[in-house]
Amino acid sequence: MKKTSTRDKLIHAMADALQRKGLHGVGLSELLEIAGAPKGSLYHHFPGGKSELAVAAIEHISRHIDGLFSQLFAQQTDPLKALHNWLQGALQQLESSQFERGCPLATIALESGPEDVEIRAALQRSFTAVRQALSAQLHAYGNPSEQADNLAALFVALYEGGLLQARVAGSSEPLKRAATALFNLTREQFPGGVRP
Amino acid sequence: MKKTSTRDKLIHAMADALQRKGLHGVGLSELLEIAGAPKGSLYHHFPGGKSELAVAAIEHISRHIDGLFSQLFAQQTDPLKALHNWLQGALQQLESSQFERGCPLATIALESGPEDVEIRAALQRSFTAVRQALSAQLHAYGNPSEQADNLAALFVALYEGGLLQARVAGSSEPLKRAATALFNLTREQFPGGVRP
DNA sequence: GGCAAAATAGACCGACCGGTCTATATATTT
DNA sequence: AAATATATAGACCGGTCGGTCTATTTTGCC
Repeated sequence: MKKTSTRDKLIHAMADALQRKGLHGVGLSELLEIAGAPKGSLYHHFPGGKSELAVAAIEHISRHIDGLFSQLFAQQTDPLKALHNWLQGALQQLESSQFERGCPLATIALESGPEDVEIRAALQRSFTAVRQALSAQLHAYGNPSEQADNLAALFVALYEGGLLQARVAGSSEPLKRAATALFNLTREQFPGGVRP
Repeated sequence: MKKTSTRDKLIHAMADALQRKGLHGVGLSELLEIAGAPKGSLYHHFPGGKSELAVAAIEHISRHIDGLFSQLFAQQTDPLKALHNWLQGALQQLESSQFERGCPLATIALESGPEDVEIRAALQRSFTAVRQALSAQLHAYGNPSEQADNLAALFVALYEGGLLQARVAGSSEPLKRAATALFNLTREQFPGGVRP
């Protein structure tokens, strides 16, 4: 049953490391140990080394988020409720990891400099895709597209900023409070009047 | 006129580095070069080395934010407008640095692990103080304290999440959109009916 | 001036970093 | 079975990391 290729194990190890400590926080040796692979394999599958692996991990994560969204919006047509579920899931993951696993893209997003061209491009693609997916749902639900774009950016900010605060606080409270505030604001003046 | 002590130059260099690339992104040599100080001075003023300097920088930044807030709320009593000005300032700083200077605390907040006890404690203090300051202003403006706490967390999330998105996008647009969405939501149903 | 404390200066260290390279094993193809 | 890609394995390398240590200079105080 365990058909996981070495390549996938490496990507997985990198994705996990990115979520916990970011790109500069992990060494190749640690990565290889987690993946159970020798150095030769890494540079066979990713000739570009650490950063090429990081790009692959970012793209893997991005695909994962895509899948998560289509799942969430399929089982819950009201986008606000779906968004609420999304935050709930992230929060649960954060809690069950003693507040170590936040957004897998946020850390590397802040660490990366202008010289990390491909990493930044991958991040940009991923964030844009997330906002677009959210916006499309909000638009389909009746928001004018301009407003839908704005709201999408706001929800992503809530996610990123909320997780960051919760991580620092070692408590879910800040994210819960921020989410409550936003959902209270949306509740009344929204096409359809939702309450998550 | 240049009375800046070596200690302060080190703190400054670290604060700048934290804002641009985070803790793991800078080496001591780089720090020392920027500060124009030799290694001996660093370990004289900060026997705990890099991480003790990081804590000092975090506290410096925290004091700076305190000052910024009292200034903002002094020259603009409406807290929503003050908050708007705050975001404007952050955005301008980000733009004028080619999207390299975001929140000076965010990167290290995500990089730090459970082993970095003092760093995390300093971060926690700082973020809590920010939320409390915001909440106090919102409360004084007429919000029930529970709601004020929630809104404070939401605004910090907007700031952190908005700056992160803008950095990745290499454009102010995501932050502007998120802010617009939030201020539109607050505009009507708020004690006093504000429009920034 | 004389003296002690504070601060500066930088040579030096072992550990680990990311990356290269050669050798071997494992599939795949013919 | 032979030949050929593909993948695994890990020794090895120069460079840089954060940190220590000793020596020297500067400062503040009597």
